[in-house]
Amino acid sequence: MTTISAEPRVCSVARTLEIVGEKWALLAVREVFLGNRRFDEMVRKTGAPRDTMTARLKTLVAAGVLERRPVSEHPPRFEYRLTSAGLDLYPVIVSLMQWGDRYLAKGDAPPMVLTHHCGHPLGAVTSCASCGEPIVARDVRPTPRLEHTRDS
Amino acid sequence: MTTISAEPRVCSVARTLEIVGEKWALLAVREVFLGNRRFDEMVRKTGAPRDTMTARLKTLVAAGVLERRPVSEHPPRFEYRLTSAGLDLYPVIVSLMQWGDRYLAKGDAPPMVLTHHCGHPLGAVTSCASCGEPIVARDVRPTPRLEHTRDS
DNA sequence: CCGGTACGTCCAGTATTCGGACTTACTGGT
DNA sequence: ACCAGTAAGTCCGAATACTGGACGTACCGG
Repeated sequence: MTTISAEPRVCSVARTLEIVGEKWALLAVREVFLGNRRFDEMVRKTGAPRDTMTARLKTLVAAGVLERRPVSEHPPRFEYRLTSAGLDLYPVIVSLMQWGDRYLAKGDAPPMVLTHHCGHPLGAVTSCASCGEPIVARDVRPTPRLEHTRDS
Repeated sequence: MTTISAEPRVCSVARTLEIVGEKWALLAVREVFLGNRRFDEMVRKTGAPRDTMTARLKTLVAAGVLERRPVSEHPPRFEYRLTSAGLDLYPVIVSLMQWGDRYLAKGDAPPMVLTHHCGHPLGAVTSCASCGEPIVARDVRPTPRLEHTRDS
């Protein structure tokens, strides 16, 4: 019996990116977080081609990140709302934004500030749920599971 | 004088995705976090086409996320290391992984467990730097800045 | 009836990605 | 000397994805 490690690595990062890693997907999600739930609004605010936005929304709905619901029958109008899975993508959006604020601010201040209900501008810290310490890459060790076993 | 809001929204999320949002980019970064700094290793472990990996590494180096450094002159060999900007992408990777573990685990346990130096498996919490509370989307309000002003 | 809005679809052109073969430069074994 | 193997890419043609713009349909308000 031989233990082999799957060669394109089996990994939750990869699986997640299959859904939200396509172009415009996370920007669509960002817009919904900002309260813009309508197709045209997302197209305008993201700059995505209408075609591509259609495709992205479809996969996001299929993946259970967004829900497409009618808001009016008679002019047929829809809105896209975050499911609970979608809401849980917030840390992803926030950490991308944080990184951009830090490293991509072109001289000036960040283009958008989020205000937390505590009254302060939002600064996000990612920390360990067990010990509460902020997470730093060097404090973490991967423990891959044995993906497959095979008789030889 | 009229205040206009930039139509494709100016946003750090968008800017960050321009760098790390292309296919395979974050998986390359993931590999480096896991300690695989060499080209062939990244190709194998991610499953990316060699061609694409070459292109990605080039943009990541150009963006200051990775640094390409020779490790041997005489068989010419290189490795890619995270810069400090690159290291700060860890929260992005971790939050993507966390989401995948939660919503994409196909019946079984997550394919890889990270162990924090406190001894526990890593569970990441994203919280507000000011008040320490875990961040929930509904507790945050966007305060867009006025991007441009224009005379009329 | 006319203009405008919302939510798409359709199309043709361009850009990216894909997988596989190939190149260059070594090392190590026999 | 010869052969196999590894590392880091490059090159190619085929497949796929993205792009911008025009178009369609359904409705509303004046």
